[in-house]
Amino acid sequence: MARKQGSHADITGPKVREAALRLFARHGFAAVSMRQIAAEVGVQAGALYLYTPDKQTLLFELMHGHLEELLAAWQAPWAGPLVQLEDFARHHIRFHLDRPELVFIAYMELRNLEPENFAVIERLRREYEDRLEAILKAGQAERVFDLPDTKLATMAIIAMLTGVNTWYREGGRLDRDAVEGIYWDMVRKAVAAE
Amino acid sequence: MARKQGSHADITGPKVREAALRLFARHGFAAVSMRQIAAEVGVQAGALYLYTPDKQTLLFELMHGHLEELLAAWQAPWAGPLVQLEDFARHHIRFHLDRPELVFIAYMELRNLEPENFAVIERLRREYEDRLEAILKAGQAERVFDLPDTKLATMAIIAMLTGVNTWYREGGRLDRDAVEGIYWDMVRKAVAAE
DNA sequence: GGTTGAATTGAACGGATGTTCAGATACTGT
DNA sequence: ACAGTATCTGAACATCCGTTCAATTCAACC
Repeated sequence: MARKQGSHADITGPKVREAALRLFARHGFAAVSMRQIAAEVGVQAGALYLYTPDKQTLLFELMHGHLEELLAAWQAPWAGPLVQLEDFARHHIRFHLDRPELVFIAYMELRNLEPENFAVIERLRREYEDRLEAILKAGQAERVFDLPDTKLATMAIIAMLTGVNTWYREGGRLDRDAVEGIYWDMVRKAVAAE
Repeated sequence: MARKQGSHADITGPKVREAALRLFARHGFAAVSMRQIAAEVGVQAGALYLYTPDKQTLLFELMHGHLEELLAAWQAPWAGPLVQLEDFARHHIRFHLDRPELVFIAYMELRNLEPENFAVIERLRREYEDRLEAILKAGQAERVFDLPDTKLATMAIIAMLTGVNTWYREGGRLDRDAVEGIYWDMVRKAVAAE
């Protein structure tokens, strides 16, 4: 036996990435075997190697693609720091709620990256943080914000916003817009000049 | 060969838990083998089973002990909500910075718990969240705080405070007291009645 | 309709996995 | 000095791991 009916690289390729995404998010990279991924795709383990050189690359490309998209999806609007911050906060929540599995993997599986892959991911994450800090610094300079430390505020805000993913469930008590609004309210107050 | 010189359960037992803690935190539960833990202890893999019935229990007991200690280590001072919240926030940061490995494991390895173990851990974590929410509700009732949603504020504050662990390094730009103060400042403003 | 190349199988590789256990040794109390 | 027991080894169990590759079959094009 060999090639299967209806087989196409255009179809199997994405299927492999989707299966890996789902399984890595649910059970963790180390706990998922290539055979499990293959079973999810409906193929034997050997066939996966037509679509990825190895398991590590499968993980790296998921994370890398996610961060590239995150960076491509937002740039600061031409406006004051307060409006920029609101745009950032709302966009962050929306973007992250739309891809819970990728977000989960990008946070949890860092230690399973080989050093050179880790460095690449870290650089991209740092780039994203720098964007927020730039807003905070600008607001600080204009006395729109009052922050003892912009770097800590950056980390605090990102942790707070990303935390939504840990509890938000579709169809719950609040919809996305409501959550967005409530979180933005807390961020606004936390950075406000009193 | 068999029993080793200087061997004692009182010594080896804790060593096993410490090795598991360190390795699980560094590489993840699924990526660590019993043989690696044994090597760290300086013993053969079989000997580990004198100290734990299996690998899963080793993980569960680390997490369970951590959460029990977290709950035992703090209770609300007899004071108003603002003082209670400050005490909570500062204690949270201190307690978590003191045990980065346990915190890391307790957050990252939830999905590697078997269902009944997971339920136990979830209940304890929920208990901790409820304590914070009780403070926020009291402050809301007294109009000391102004929050659109106490549940969301609870999650936001915990995520923000726990986030310190992801970036704080001993000997860095700021010491613990400074970090505590800066984070408390942001929390205070975020929940304040305007 | 036959040829060519893409897609896949299934077996195989060496090695690692969690766990068990009989046997051997070192410590403890007498 | 000896007995008894706590502690540990080392081998074994069945099973899984990531990865490679020759052989095979299907799909696409002429």
